[in-house]
Amino acid sequence: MQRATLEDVATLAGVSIKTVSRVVNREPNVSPSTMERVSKAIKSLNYQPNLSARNLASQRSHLIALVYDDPSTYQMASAGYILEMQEGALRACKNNHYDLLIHPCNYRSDNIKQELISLVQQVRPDGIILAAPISGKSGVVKSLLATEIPIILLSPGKKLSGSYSIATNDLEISSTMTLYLASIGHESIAFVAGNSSHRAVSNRLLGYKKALETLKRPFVKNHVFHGDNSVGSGEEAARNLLGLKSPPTAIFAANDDMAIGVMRQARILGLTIPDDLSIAGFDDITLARLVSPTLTTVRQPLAAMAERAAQLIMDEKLRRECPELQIVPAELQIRESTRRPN
Amino acid sequence: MQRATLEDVATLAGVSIKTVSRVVNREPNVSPSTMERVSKAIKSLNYQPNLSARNLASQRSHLIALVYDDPSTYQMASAGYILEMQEGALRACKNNHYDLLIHPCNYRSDNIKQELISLVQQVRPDGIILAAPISGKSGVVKSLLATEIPIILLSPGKKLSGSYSIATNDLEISSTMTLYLASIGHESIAFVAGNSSHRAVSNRLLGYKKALETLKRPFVKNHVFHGDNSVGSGEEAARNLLGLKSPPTAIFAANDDMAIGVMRQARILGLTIPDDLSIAGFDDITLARLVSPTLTTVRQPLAAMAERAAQLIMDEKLRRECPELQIVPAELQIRESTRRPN
DNA sequence: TGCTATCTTGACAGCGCTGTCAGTGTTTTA
DNA sequence: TAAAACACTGACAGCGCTGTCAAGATAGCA
Repeated sequence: MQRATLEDVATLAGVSIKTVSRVVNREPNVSPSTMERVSKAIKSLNYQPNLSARNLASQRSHLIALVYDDPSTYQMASAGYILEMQEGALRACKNNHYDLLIHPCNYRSDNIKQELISLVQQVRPDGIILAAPISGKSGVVKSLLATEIPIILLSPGKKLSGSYSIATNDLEISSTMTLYLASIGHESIAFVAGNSSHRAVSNRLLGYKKALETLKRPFVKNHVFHGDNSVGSGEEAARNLLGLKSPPTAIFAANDDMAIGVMRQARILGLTIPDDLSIAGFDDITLARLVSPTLTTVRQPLAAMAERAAQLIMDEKLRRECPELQIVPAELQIRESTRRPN
Repeated sequence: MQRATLEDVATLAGVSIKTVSRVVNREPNVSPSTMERVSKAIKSLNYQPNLSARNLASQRSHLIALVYDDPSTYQMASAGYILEMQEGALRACKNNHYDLLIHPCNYRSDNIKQELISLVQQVRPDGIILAAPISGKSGVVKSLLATEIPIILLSPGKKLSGSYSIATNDLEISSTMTLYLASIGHESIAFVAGNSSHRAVSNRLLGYKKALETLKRPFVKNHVFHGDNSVGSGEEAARNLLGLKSPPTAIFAANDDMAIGVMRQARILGLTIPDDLSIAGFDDITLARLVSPTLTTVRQPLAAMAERAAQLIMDEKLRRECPELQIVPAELQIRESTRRPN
């Protein structure tokens, strides 16, 4: 199965290879008649451009690299978000004849910088989508920016000029969730904070605080438990919070894993959910709708965010016209684990 | 940040570009002294070969394409297997300076063939790993074989000469699981079969049957329910099987999703698991160890299989020396959902 | 009618690398 | 000691494409 080249097509159509190239790339100024002749030749030879040659000549690869923290180094339970990002990025790719390269790398590794520079220099993707929490490593982002290809940060910690950031409104939506819990009658709402190395997570605590202000309720220090994002720390949080003299009637955790920990421990303590305790999480991991009762949580539109990121890479015009920080709003997912207190 | 080329390195080291190329590619017959001189120049310029140029000249891309059924077209719950394959393939890639391209495509789509041919012709991956169930579409595999790049099938339906297949011993391990259930005292073991379009899944039914033969037990037709691999069909299976006059004491489902469906429905029917009913699944999805009780199941070493597949693509010698069908054995994961019946 | 602006096309030089082959020097073999 | 074998190195073509530029054709305008 020998592949046709531009030259084959050109010969068949009786034009120069450059003209064929024009047709293939939809460049302007090709007469309708030659256009048609060339198109026919392309079809009949089943011509497909060779990406490497095109890349070499044009300095574009039609490849996007998606970089995220390697889930294989830890538990895979909450890794559904990776598939969601992949899905969104791929959706955009398919529409534009791009392909997606995935490149998990270990967040804790010292040579991420080196690894990604190699990726850029060798493969030459047209852009990189950097997911949290790696998007928060400003050293990495900075050296990537020096390569002068578009860098799109997903849920980054901080803005870095030159890069584009796509984030959710963590703070606002956390406030909204807290207000929701208050609105259905909870007077005492506790919060399980996450590992604050991940900025987005710490914004969630700020959202909780903001809601309390809005409600003109005092911030009760021991109604906030600081966990580490794990299920285990959720369980610890539950033991702690539910052991208070006046325990809360609702617990809002900064991620679903911790919320599930809370749920598990609450049950062990003999509480029925949501009758005795309402629980809300954040992330909408796959498990959230599989546990029983299903978990009220916040859904980050990760697929949409990644799709947008890919579009930004593929479309230079779009990049010029859009702000460096774009917010794709998250949504409350009200499920069974929250309800009006008894 | 201007990238160094072979020529820059050659100039600095005072040799020809070909010699630098030799050093970069570890070709033989370079004197130790020049080798060292060149290596120094490479380091000091931080030279990284340009993949596109290399690919164009050498007809290799250092890219592997992983093709699987697009999970976004259906429920994502059982999609952890995708991450596992990715992980295995990536593990092999990282050791060999390869990169991984992911290409989910819709199993039901009519133009998979066209889509994959385009992928091959444009991107020119050095090989394709085709996961089940697409690996079972012999039309697709055949046209891919015509492209003359290595095609590695993961858990394929049938062998197709020219391609390499990496499979698990579905039939044997299913038999083993059935025998295990019998060995702990279950006299009546039902089976929930899956969608038989996926050959591997239908082998599981055969394994169940084989075990019955080994046990010299009759095959009871209405002890087999035919589901469609979904949680919902597992629930249906449970309603059906547990409604029999003499219901089974153990149910073995051809995949975990259905097993979880069975579990859910059994609980609704008031049964305690594993006291009243033992349940076993197949696949060891992430959820299997998160449900309660944790699910006894069969673990396919998907990561290892994908890793092996990637190695086969990268190493021609390995390909020549190994058989076209390789079996990586699966393992029973005995957990809480099975135990001796009351 | 002559002259400029615009459209349409092709020649050609590279993008950065590898493969081939030929040219040196250096060793081994008979 | 001559011949053959081998080790090391570089010149050069070319992978298939795009970008640049210039030429020819056509249209627009005074």
